[in-house]
Amino acid sequence: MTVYAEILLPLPLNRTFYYTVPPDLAPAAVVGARALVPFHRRRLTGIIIGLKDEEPTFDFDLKGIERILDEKPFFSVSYLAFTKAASRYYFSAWGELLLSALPASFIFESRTRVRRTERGAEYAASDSAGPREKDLLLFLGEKTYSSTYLKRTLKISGLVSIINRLEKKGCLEVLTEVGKVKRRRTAAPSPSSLQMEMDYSLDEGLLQSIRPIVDSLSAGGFQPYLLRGPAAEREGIYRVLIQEARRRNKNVLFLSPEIAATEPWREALEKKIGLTVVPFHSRMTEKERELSWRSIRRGEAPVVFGPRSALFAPLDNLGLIVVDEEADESYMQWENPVFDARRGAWIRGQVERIPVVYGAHVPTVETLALVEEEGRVISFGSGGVRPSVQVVSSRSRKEILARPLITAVRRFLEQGEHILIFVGKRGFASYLICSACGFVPRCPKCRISLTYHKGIRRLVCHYCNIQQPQPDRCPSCGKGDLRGRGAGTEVVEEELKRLFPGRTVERFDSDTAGTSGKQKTLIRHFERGKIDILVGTRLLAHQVNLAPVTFLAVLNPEVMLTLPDFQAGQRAFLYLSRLIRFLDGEKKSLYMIQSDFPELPVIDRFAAGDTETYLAGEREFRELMGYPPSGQMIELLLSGDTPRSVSAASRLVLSRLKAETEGVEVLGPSFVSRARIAGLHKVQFVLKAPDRQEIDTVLPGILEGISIRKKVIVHG
DNA sequence: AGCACGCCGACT
DNA sequence: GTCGGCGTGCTC
Repeated sequence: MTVYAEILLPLPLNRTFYYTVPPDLAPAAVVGARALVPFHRRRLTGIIIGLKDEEPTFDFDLKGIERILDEKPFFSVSYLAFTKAASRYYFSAWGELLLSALPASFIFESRTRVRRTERGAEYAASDSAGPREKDLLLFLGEKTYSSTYLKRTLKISGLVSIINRLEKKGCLEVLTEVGKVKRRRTAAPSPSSLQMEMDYSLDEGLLQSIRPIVDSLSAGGFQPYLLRGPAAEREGIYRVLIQEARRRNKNVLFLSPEIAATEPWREALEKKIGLTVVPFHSRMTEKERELSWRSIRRGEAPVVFGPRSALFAPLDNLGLIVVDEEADESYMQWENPVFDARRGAWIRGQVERIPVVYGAHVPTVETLALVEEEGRVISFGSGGVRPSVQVVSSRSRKEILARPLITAVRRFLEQGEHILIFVGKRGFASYLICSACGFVPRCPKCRISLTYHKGIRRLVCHYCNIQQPQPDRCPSCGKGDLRGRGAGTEVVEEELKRLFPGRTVERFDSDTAGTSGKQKTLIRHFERGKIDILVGTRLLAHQVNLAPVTFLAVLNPEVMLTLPDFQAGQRAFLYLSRLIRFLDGEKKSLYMIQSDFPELPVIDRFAAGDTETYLAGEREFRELMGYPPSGQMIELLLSGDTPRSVSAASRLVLSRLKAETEGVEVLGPSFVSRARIAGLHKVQFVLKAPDRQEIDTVLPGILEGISIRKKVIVHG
């Protein structure tokens, strides 16, 4: 009896393929196993997701599986279900998502390799060879290269047809061989060793408040929780929860934003509760990744620890997922496959029917709303010792640094203290601001700040593409003119050097701290007191291992609000909150904010330590505009290397959107100005709908057959 | 995603 | 006349 296998392949296609299972492979062919299959003119690693006795009805003969790569299922049924649900949620191809989570060494593919023959060498020396043929043949020399490598490196147009022609003439040999896929390594980790204070003493009250989570561990079933409170208490709770899960013989997946921060945690957990904690992140070497995968697959990992990529750790028998520092933006993966590990953890928890615990001192409104609706929010801690926060106005002043700020800097320097100054450097977007009243032009429809396009001298909305000519006078007060604003680190550095001659002022930004070596040096110098004032950007804000200071200042954080993004306000508030940890809680510390708009809710409420009012305001804004969590918002990006291909695809998408988008508001297309990769043309649509259902019914059809590069960013 | 097939402009 | 550009379509 012949058996037929349904196989998922690593292709951007929302479909599967069928193969026959040769009798000798039948025992090994199980759901979840990897299979090497012939596909068109190549060979690919796929995953068996179904087996049938009946032949699927096709009017062509099926090909047979060539090899089964695993004796036991490589993926469990629940892992398959989870990745399928995640791919549906993020509109990505299941096969592509599933196989991209896998270490490259587990994937086999055939590759075409090109080699020059003797005749090819002679031909290259002769006059009859064309210039491009010569280039290719000379480049090849005696070595063999893959055709994709040649395409990337040589940049000869029509390379494929040249190869074909030379092959026919007998000048080249084209070979195919099956081998492991080599994947490009991601950037080196930014190393830092966070010395985390682990306070394991949980008081009775705290134990009582997490009782529901412990009950959920026993009862099973999906149940989301949000722990709102200081890090020290959260850590204690996690430790208890991990132990409770282990007592029930369940495994734990623990997500934490920074790779650098995970290592000390891992060590502490291993030491203090005697558990094997397996690290899992994308910056491990291929070998390490492979080892982690194998040990997790063998069930040797009771706790897996890592950043967003650890969401896809192949753990079985899961009992609990923890997402710490829930508000951290690094949970979002912006490149394909686009996903948000926070939401991914939610989906995995639903599939596995287990509790998911989010933790944050200041949560995102998205998670807060979701958990309030379907789970439980547990708040604790008084908010900890808060430094005194002082806001100084810099409105309508020409000086880069406000007087009271300079005075404070001087005072702390005289006390022998070392100072951190954070610059909300612009450079994400160009924007205009009124020099007199501080008015920032916003889109009347989307309420996000308009982006200034210098070339056309127009203000453009990044979401809906509404355009306005650059006004001569401020439309709000009629007096001032609109100009760009926002001093960068360099300007601030210069100013400080001028004001405080004899003091050491250093800059920590992508220029001076571009490599981890440079970062380490700067940090070491600061720690050793060799730097009096360190001026940094968000790059510094993300460093976790600075010894606490007694004074820090943030310059004009309102520039963050000019980002053309509905999350700009939240991001600014979270940024300000994050910096608190640089301050010494033991001593009398000062946190100073210089702003043109001290009255802005984000700044004003932060200074007052009034997170609740800020969160309420943020939710009100989201609700008013239909942004998440009050509505669904999806960004659809199309990119290609010619303007023509992009505009053709964009027209097609637009006509489809117009034809069948009941209940979905469509904004755009607008051009993506900050196309990071040079020479790439990008267009963006924004889709808004009250809930996912509308979008789910419409979007797959719209994306069908769009052959250029596309990216779907699902918010909320 | 690859990779081949197939149809129109500038050149050995 | 061919070469070689890239649109279009298919892969079990």
